[in-house]
Amino acid sequence: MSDLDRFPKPAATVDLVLMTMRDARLTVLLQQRAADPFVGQWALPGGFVRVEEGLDEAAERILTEKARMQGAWIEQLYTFGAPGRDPRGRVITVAYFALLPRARFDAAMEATDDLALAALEVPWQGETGGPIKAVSASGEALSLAFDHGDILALAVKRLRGKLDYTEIGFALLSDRFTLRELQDVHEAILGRSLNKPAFRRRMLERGWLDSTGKRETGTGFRPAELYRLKSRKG
Amino acid sequence: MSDLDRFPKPAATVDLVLMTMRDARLTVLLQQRAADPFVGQWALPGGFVRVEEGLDEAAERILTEKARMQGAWIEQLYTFGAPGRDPRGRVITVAYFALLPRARFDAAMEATDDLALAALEVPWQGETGGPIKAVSASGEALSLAFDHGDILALAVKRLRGKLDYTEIGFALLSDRFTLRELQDVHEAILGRSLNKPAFRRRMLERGWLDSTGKRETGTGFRPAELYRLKSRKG
DNA sequence: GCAATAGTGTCTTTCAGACACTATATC
DNA sequence: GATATAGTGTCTGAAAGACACTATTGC
Repeated sequence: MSDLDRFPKPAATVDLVLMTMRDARLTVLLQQRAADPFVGQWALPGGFVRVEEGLDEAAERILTEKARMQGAWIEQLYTFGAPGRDPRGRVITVAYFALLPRARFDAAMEATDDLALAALEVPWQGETGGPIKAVSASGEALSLAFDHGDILALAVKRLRGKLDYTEIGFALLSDRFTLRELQDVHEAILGRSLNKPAFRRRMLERGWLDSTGKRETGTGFRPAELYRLKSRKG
Repeated sequence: MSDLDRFPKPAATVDLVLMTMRDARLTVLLQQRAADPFVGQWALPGGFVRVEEGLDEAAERILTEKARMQGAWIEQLYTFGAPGRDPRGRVITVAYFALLPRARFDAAMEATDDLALAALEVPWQGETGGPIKAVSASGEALSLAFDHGDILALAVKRLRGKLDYTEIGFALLSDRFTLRELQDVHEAILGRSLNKPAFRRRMLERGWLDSTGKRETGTGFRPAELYRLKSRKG
């Protein structure tokens, strides 16, 4: 181990971009900082990587410990390591997606109270370069700690890129979902409305979906058919 | 700094996937390991991240120090941090692309002699899940140290994804290039042949290219027109 | 003129967008 | 039947693939 300890080491953390869909909007979990630096500002849940655990493993642990949630779609996003990003010292953070259906999200929210949800104001399609606005339930823009605004901006940009050729979008929906809900996910992430017949055609022809034969309930109008992602377990 | 030092820290390194195009094949720079672990096997050039430097900065420095090259397209690829990936202890490595045109690559190769080039055997299009074969100039497959085979596989997969909607492919070509050379880059990365008229149409209509009015020389047949990427400096 | 590749014209096929239509649930 | 949304049929237009053709260079 001698070689590895010759230089002072940066600290390694994992931060989670914990997202779900609420009212057809992309929503992220934030935690208000109780201590310096950035007291009172809003931050992504995160924590140190332990020496004995892998990065994905650390993300899972932080999901459980800090947000009391489980079974999310965990996927690495990007690693942020600018020397000045944490005023306490050198910290390299590996940012992760943690995507969940709303139901599991809500259940965990009720059990804790130091967390808050923020709707993401997704800029109109055409590069998500600028920082993204996170808006609280009451409508004010939240001030983000560290470089977490950059992390959110990159998260949306990456989601946009992967949405159409991976199954990542389904991670924001429950096990059973309607095509309209799926379209809502795509529209919220892309920041524009999509053509209904074309969207349905594309999704159904892709072969990822199984129709369940069941339908929504309690709609007050014609209920939509519920679909399921093929590769998921029932 | 007290908080940051409560736990033992993993070491942080940067590894470079240093690529260029040679003879219409994607080629990567490897270094034969002189010491344990993995003596004699082939590894990506890499080094520790210093506490005062950013990650991109570390990648630039390693490019200069280990490979004696400059002016590459530097872009973060992915962070690998499985606990067992380095037998000496916990090492988290941030893998980077470092893409260069062949000319600058060759010049640096002549100045050093502990480095080797390996052609990448890109599997046929349709997910680059499996490990990629790196083949030496004499034709044998090289045995890769650490998880560097995984890193190479992910590099090709990521290149494939970004090739069509970013300018990353141009980083493998000189300042002036023909459409045939550009098509070679795309074919080498995608692992399949492309339709010539469609490829030309797409590239020219995209508006990224400027025609220089000049042509290749010394071809022995009709020389192709040389183009330049608009956003680059002359 | 020959060889070899650059570069193009055009037909076909595929697929996304538009839009109007039909279907079906609750009330 | 009224309402509101689910779901479809079909036309149009944009762009990719196929393929054959013409153009231009060195020899």
